[in-house]
Amino acid sequence: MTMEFEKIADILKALADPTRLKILSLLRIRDCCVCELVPIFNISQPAISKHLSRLKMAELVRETRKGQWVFYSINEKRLEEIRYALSHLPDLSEELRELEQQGLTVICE
Amino acid sequence: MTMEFEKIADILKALADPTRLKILSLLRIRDCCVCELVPIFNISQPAISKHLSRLKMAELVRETRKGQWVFYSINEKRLEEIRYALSHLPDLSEELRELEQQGLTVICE
DNA sequence: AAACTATATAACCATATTGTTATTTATGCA
DNA sequence: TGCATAAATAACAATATGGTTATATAGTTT
Repeated sequence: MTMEFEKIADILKALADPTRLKILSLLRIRDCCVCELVPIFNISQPAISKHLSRLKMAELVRETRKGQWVFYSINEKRLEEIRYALSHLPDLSEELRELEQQGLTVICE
Repeated sequence: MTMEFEKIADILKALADPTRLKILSLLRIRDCCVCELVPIFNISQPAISKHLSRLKMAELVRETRKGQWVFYSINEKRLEEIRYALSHLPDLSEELRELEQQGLTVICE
C-alpha cells in the first residue's frame, strides 16, 4: 500500500522536469505520437523520445504503436498514486523513538 | 492560481530525493533540529544541512532558531499546493490547436 | 575571553541529467 | 526490392546533483 521512499523519489524525478510536465499536460487533452510532440517543443526528436522513455519507465505514460506511429497516453492512475504517496509518506515514528532511547533528543525552552 | 511548469518542476526536484522525503516524513511527526536528523541518516551533517537548505528554497520547510539549535518545520501548505498543481497542470489546448492549423496533426485508422 | 556545540558554507569529486548529432530499427508504400 | 517516414539508440558534452572533508559562523557556557 504505502510506497517506499526510493520508489516515490524515482517517480517524482520522472515528473520533475518542465518538458515532461508539459508532455503530460498535452496527453491529458488527447493521446499524441512523437512526431506531434516534436514541433511543440524547441528540442530534437531524440530528446522528446528520451523524455517519453523516462515517463514510461515511471509508468506515467503508456505507448501503443499504430502503423508507423507510436502513440503515448497518460496513466492518470499513476499520477493519483503519487499524489496519494505525498499525503501518506512511510511512517518514521520508530526512528524518532530510537533517537529518544539513545538520549539524542533535543528539548529546549 | 495555476503554477508555471518551471515552478512546479523546481518544487518536484526538491521533493525527488529519498533523504529529503524522509526528512519531510519526520517533520510531519514533530519539528526537528539538524543534530537530531544527522544520527537518523548515514550521511554527514553538511549533507543534511544542504538537503534542508534545498527544502527551504522550495518553501517546503521553514526554519526557526532556538538558542544554538535551528529547528525545521514542515510547510504542509506547500505540499498541498504541489498535489493540487499535479491535478491542475497549465492548459496547453492552444498548442494542440496550432498544431492542427499547421496541418501537423496525425490521424490514423 | 576562551572553549565548546550547532549549523552553514567552501572546495572538491563522482555520477546523473538533459541536450546534441549520427545512426539504427521499424513500418508503409511505389 | 528499395525508398520514405517515424521513433529509438549510441556516443558525446555541459551542467546539475549529492556526497565528502575542511573551515567559518553563531550562540552557549565557564
